[in-house]
Amino acid sequence: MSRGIRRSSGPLDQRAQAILRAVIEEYITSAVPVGSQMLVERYRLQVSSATVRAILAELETEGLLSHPHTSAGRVPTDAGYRFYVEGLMGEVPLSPIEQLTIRHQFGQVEFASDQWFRLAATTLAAATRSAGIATPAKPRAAQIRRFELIMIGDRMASLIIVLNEGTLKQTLLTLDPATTEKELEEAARRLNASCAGRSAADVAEHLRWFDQAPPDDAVFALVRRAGDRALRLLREFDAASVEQLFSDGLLNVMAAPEFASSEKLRRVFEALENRTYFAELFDTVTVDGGLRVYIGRENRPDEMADVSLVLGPYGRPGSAVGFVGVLGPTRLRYPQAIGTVRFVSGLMNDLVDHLYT
Amino acid sequence: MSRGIRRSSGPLDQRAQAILRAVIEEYITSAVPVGSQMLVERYRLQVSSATVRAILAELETEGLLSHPHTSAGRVPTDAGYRFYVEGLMGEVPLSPIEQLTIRHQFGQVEFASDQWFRLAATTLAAATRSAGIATPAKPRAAQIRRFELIMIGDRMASLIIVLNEGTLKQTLLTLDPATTEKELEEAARRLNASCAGRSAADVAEHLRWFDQAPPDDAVFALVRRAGDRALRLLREFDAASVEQLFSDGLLNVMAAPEFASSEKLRRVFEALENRTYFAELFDTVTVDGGLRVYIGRENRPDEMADVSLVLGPYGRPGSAVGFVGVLGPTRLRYPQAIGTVRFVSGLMNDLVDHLYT
DNA sequence: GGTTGGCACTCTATAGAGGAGAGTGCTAAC
DNA sequence: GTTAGCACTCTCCTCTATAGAGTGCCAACC
Repeated sequence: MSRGIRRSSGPLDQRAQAILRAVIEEYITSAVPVGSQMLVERYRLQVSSATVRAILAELETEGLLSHPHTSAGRVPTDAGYRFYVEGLMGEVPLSPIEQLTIRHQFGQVEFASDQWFRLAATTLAAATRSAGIATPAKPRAAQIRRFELIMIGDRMASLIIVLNEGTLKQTLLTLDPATTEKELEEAARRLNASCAGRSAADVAEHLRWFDQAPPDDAVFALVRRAGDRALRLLREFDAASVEQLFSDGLLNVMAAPEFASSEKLRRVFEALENRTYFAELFDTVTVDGGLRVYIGRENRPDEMADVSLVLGPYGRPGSAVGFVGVLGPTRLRYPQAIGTVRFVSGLMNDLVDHLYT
Repeated sequence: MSRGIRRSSGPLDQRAQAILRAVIEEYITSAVPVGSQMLVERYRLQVSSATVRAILAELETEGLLSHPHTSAGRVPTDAGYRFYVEGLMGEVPLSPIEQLTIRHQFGQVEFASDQWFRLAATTLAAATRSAGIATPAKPRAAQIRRFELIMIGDRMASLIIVLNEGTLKQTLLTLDPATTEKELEEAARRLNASCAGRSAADVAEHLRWFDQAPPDDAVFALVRRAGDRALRLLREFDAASVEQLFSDGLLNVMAAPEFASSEKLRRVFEALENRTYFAELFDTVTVDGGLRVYIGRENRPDEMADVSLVLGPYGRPGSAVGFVGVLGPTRLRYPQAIGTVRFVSGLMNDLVDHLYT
């Protein structure tokens, strides 16, 4: 018995796959370990429960199902869900009605790209009854379109940096009391002359020039300070995308029976509040990469052992990229979740595209 | 027995107050109902437990304490906490070291006012080990300082509205393909000429003028569209402050034993996610109003029956006002929470002030 | 009159026992 | 390869008993 390779380690036959699928889908809806008898009855299998039990045992040795305890039914393992997601399930596209609803919601929001991602998270949460998450699009090597310096009160100016995708960054600058509006304008003109159209890195290079300028020229001093400030802002901006990770619908996740113990629940929140993992994921996002699914322990942080993540990228290759997604228990309704994320990330793509053409 | 006014409905004597205070502080730290014996031992009261029991019974008839069940110790009621907050406790100012730490953190953040409130929430959460919450300052009747129209790509412009406190709003505008940069500039000039320095409401009035303009003038059309968009944006902005309510450190609240049942926990999250109550509170905030404390059921929404709120306003009378605060179990460490909120809201005040002078 | 010790009473929390139920794994027969 | 039968295991629920904490009341005391 112990000699030779176990027969069952070969590919699963049709019937085994069908039963695996049944177990997973049953468990996804009921959250209760699935027994052989229930399968036979509910899925009208043409075999006896004993046969099903044999197959279940086989699926268990494959590592696709597990057993909370001897006398309990089967529960899918992460590997089981993985198998399901990759081969067994049929992706369920978002229903036309829901598509319309979502499009409508997006139509209502102002044409200011920095709010879209929030709406995406909210939308995903509502449509999948899980948590929705989204990041703003992180500009890869943002190009600077233009600087603006606007006087605010006597000793304060607003420095605005317009980036090429139409987003902008702003900061405040305290001024020398003597500064005139004319000087501000001149400073902006010079900044623009030497920096507009360049990437942040390039700008850093160019701003060095100003270090050699005559130190007693008020405008030069202003340009230097503004340039410095702009650089710091851009660097901060670069790091900030994941910081802004927005999530909605966590209540949906809280309601799941597997999180009835507030201890497990807490771990999920910890995972969300500690952004390092998402930052990691973020770094690997590419627009062409397509959807990605992370199931349970496939998420490296321990806190996320009980949740799954469906992430879809959006943005434009080479410029700005972000992701939207769904977070739920590993017992997630993958077909719907994947269909919904696909739709919303596509929608976000269209919106970003629209911005560039 | 039933005739006459109960003696105990008079003001509490010194000793009763001391005992009430002891019960509350004991309960705040231990989260366990407090018995007479423990009080005598722990607080070295010079009376017997029987006497204490008599006083406890009295405090209970006053409605300041309650009794989970016959053979349990006493627990403060909302009214008890209220009494404590208003008369018994000594407010604990934030320690100099913590003050320094917080000032330092605020020093590190860029001088862009739209991020301060987040930092305030994070800071409050860390300092009080509860949840910190904060809203951005809602501009009351924001005045428009200036419009900017900046070309982005071929058929897109960024419309920027600079408000008087140095914040700005931005939206995108699709353009007629034929639009030139010159026309944009001209449109901005006209908008500024007629609207700069006015409040949003005034602007609405003034924009009507453009309705009567010659319909075939491209610049006029542009001005009209931009004006329309600006108005919608300002209106949205007006409503958005509470929407942006930011909270941090919810994990601290989750850890409290009273929220071990995930059902209670859920209600807190519901309260936070449903922003209507905060919107209500927001509407009553005034800068001069000082700190406010809402204890348990004093919060009208049922979901918040088990939590307390300490809110401090910040901003400038007549222009922009927001609040920062702490949310925790009713069993909150009020002296520290109040001290910390007072400090942070003061700090925010200084920052805003700095912006205006 | 306020204070105290004593005491009966109440209620919770905990542990253990017993029984029902669900589901398995194995085996022998088909 | 499939099936019926059956012993076995483990959870979950309920019931009971017990220990312990704390109260409320009363009669005695200062």
